[in-house]
Amino acid sequence: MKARKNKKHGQFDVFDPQVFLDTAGVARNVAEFRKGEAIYSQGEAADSVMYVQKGGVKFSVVNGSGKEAVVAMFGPNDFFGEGCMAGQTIRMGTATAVTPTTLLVIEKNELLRVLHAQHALSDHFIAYMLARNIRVEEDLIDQLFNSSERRLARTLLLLARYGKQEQPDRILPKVSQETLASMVGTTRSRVNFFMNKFRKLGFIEYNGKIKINKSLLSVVLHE
Amino acid sequence: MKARKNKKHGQFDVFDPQVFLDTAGVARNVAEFRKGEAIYSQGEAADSVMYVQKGGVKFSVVNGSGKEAVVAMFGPNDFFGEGCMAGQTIRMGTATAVTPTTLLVIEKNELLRVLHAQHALSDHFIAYMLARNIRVEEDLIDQLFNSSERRLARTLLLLARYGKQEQPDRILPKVSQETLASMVGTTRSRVNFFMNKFRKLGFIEYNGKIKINKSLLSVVLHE
DNA sequence: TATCGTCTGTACTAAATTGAACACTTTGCC
DNA sequence: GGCAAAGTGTTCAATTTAGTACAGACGATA
Repeated sequence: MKARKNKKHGQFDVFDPQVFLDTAGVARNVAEFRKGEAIYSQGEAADSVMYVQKGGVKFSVVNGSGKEAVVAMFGPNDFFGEGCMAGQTIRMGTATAVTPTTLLVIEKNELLRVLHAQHALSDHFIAYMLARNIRVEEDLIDQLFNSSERRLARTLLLLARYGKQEQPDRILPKVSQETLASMVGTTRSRVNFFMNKFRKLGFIEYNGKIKINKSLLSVVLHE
Repeated sequence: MKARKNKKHGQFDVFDPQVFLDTAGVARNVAEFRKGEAIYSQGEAADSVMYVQKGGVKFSVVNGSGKEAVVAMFGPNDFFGEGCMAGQTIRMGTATAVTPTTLLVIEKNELLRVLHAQHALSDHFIAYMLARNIRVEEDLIDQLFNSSERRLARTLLLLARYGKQEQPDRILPKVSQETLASMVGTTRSRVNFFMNKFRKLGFIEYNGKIKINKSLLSVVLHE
């Protein structure tokens, strides 16, 4: 069995999917989704937790007025839908595959059981929850402090995580301005305005694919 | 030992402080703080997790421009400062006692060790992290969807948790408009404007102590 | 090729918000 | 009491944002 904690840093390991996959006794169903396909919908019964093996998922919420907000995006090695573990009986939002996606679907009760039996998995799950907490809190801080211009810049930088990872000029997955608006928490016309501004300033390029210059765009966050 | 999961709901127990306190072998330091006293400050080394026994704590972040945002408030049975468990080596914000407060200070490595030895504690910690995630995500959704007027109404309703709990008319802990502004993510002049509006409409009363009418104020959130 | 649906560029008005100023009130403290 | 600090009520111009509208570009498909 792998070490349960990282001796060097004295913290939980970064989650290693292999540890999870190799854990004996986890009844797991692999599910595949096409691009744009719904994984689950807001209001449905919630009794399973998802683990992303491949692909990308957006998690969005619709309010009473029909407005949509994208609250989070998930990629490989992320858990989502774990609210049911804390007693949520229905899904609080809708999860949609943004690219062809492979998920592990784990029954709530199954996960409860395995978390007790498998220390390594338990550690990894805790580590994941801690990391996610930090991330969501950062998103909240971003909203509290920053203008929509800055929030858009930050969203673009974070989205780069799902695109080609190599160069300083990163390519983003295909996202419409409408979707960007719902991630940033503003309107499409604002997004369009700033996208063109960023382009004029040379921070981004786009025709169909969005390409960002990481270091230039970062300037927006710190000025 | 207490059951590790709630048989009725099939979910983690709501955290029971006694289970935690009675857990053998947790080296714990009890620390007391006066109202207004700093518990830790943004940028300090982070190597312990706090558990609130009594009192109230605000967690705030200061950005480059010196603007402050209150990101979260904690009360009895809450953990905070757990970012260090996920590898954060410094505090990302400042924790301040808002009332006389008693904390359990738990060394990071100690908590790591005990989480492995004590299933019940591990469960409770996971349950807490799940619940907190939900809460922060709700705050984020609130920011994405709602106007500052609604966010103020929601903040007042949530603050009622820390005041006298009985009547439909709840009394809030003493909070300045300045602090409210940094919780809501707006300016004091806006807060003042809406506080007076709410008062004229009979949703709240205040001279020094703020008293809210829960059901009337809720209307703001749903109209 | 024609047509539909989606996405983008752009413009404009109304509304919300910021940021700063200033006088007044309350509170704690010497 | 009297002072200083903190908090509140109010105003106002400048800025940012929402919301809507419309025309053109693009892609998929019949």
